[in-house]
Amino acid sequence: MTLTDLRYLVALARERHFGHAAERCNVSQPTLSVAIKKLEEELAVTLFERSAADVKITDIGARIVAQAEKVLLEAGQIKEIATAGRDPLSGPLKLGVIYTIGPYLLPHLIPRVHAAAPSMPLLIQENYTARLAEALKRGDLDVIVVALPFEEPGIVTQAVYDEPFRVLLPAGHGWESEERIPASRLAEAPLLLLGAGNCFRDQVLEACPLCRSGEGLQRTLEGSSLETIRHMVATGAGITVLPSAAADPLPGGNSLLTVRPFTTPEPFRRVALAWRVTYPRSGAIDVIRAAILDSPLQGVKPVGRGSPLPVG
Amino acid sequence: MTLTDLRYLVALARERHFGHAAERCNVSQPTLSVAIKKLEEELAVTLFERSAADVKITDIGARIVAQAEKVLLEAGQIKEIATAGRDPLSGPLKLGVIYTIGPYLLPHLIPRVHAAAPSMPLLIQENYTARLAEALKRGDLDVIVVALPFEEPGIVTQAVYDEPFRVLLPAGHGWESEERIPASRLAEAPLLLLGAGNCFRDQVLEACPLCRSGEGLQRTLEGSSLETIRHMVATGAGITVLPSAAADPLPGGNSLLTVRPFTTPEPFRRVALAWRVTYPRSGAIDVIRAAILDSPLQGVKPVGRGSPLPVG
DNA sequence: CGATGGCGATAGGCTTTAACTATACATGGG
DNA sequence: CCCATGTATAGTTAAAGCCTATCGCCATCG
Repeated sequence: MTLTDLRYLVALARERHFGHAAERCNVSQPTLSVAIKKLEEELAVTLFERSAADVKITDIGARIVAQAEKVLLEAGQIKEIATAGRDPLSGPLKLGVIYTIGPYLLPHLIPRVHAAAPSMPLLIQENYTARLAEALKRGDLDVIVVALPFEEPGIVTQAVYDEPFRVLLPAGHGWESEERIPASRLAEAPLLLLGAGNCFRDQVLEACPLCRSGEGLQRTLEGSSLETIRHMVATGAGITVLPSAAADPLPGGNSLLTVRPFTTPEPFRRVALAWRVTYPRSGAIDVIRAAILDSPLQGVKPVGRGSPLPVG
Repeated sequence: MTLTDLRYLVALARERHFGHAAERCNVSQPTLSVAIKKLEEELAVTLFERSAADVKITDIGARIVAQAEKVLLEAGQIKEIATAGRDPLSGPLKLGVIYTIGPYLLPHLIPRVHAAAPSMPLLIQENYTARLAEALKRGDLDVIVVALPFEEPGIVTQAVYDEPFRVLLPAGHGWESEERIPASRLAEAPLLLLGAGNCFRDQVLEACPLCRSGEGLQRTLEGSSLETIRHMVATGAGITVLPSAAADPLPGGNSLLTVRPFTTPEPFRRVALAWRVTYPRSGAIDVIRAAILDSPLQGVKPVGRGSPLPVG
């Protein structure tokens, strides 16, 4: 029993004439004749009473035809679903973002994605890089926004932008007079850091080798966030380093904080999109990338696909 | 897209492993692999993300699998329906009976058929032979009970029983003294007859050539029934001829009527079943025949299939 | 009553396809 | 860097699906 057989069956039930039904199915009369006969043998029931005068459907045949119509209808739905789902911009996209990007990117990203792809709702998760990577590989996420380097088997990445780091000082801090701060001086101050698991923490420590070797005055705030640290800096608990998108918007009406760039070469992070090589909705990823680049993230510099990652 | 493809699809969605899914479908891994690939091409969507690690279903794939399961379920119903309907004794049987048999046969027939085939309800229509024949050919009826001769293209008949005719006299009628009445004498009395269309009327006239030639005193009662005529005989309006099944049960407590057989050769009618040659539920017909023969119809003689129809 | 025409069944042959085995290729892990 | 695992591809064979041609049945009509 095939779907073709069922199509022949309902055609014959409608036409009550082998020739006409065959024509409607674009096959020859013997084809339809044989198919119906085989179907009757397979089901071991007589579906039609044939006579010279006309073709009558049996009671059991009528019931089976009704069911066959249901099957064909449902089968047709498959094509419908496929057609509707063919658009990569249709259907929800599961997006992961690291904690140190989410709060600054998402408010801009979400409306832009919605404008570009109205039928692609975003299901967003913020988490550590490692957790996002797991979820991505499991299939719980489709695309993630992380900082490079990010290497995982089966995962491809695409750099989107470089984001310089800034020094955040409490107002009135001694370094306020400096136009730019050398990264090496971070070891001199009480540096407030995010907890382990945040890649941004590692990148800050990488920018300041002395801090990393434990010679600095840094203090780790487990389970905290950049926003919390910012408030702590404002109260004079220490200084910190923020990515530009988090730091640059600040001084606006906030007289308790001062932002200073680093001296060149500025430490920075390269932010990238990552997805499974096998992920089929590349169009959706393009939309995400475009929306990120369209977002007003202060201080960031777009990165072409070919740009090499300079030594951090 | 075939039902087989959908089975492969569902199996793969369950197993998330081409090899295992193929095994479950009793086919080789390449077979399933190719089938899925073709399905994806046909639908122009990616249903699964394949990687060395594992097989992940896409969102659109999951929706299509759900629909495919629905299709397979409905398709399975077809086999169920066929299996359930394979029994010829299952499902209603549309039975037609001529007016001059119905009232005497049906009260016996119905319970017997119900006992023999509880899941074969009878849908009964009483009518003239011509109307029954039409309905039978149209397919509105499946089997009819008529009197022979009955010849229609595409229709086969099977004699069931012979039923002799009786003379019905009002009590006190002069012929009461006679043991048996010769058919020729019917022309001497006011003979009450059914209207045209009733085959029984014709058969009575055939038994009495003088009546037929219009030399008798017969009176036709259009739109009437044997029961009505019987009451009229009781009131002394005339005499009539009844089939034995209608006549023989009468004298019991009815002192107003007298029944007399004819002299040999007794006029009689041969009652038969008729159905379309193409009608597939021969088992149902056998049940009807058996139930008729089991019914206590007074005076009737069962007829073997081979019995020739004697000249009426 | 035999000829005719419509219609479904059957036969024979061709093309497509669905299946198998064997093997190549890709990937993550030791 | 090679191996184990798992999927894709190639090549072959058997079956299926379809077509054309034709048969056989029945009903109608001259």
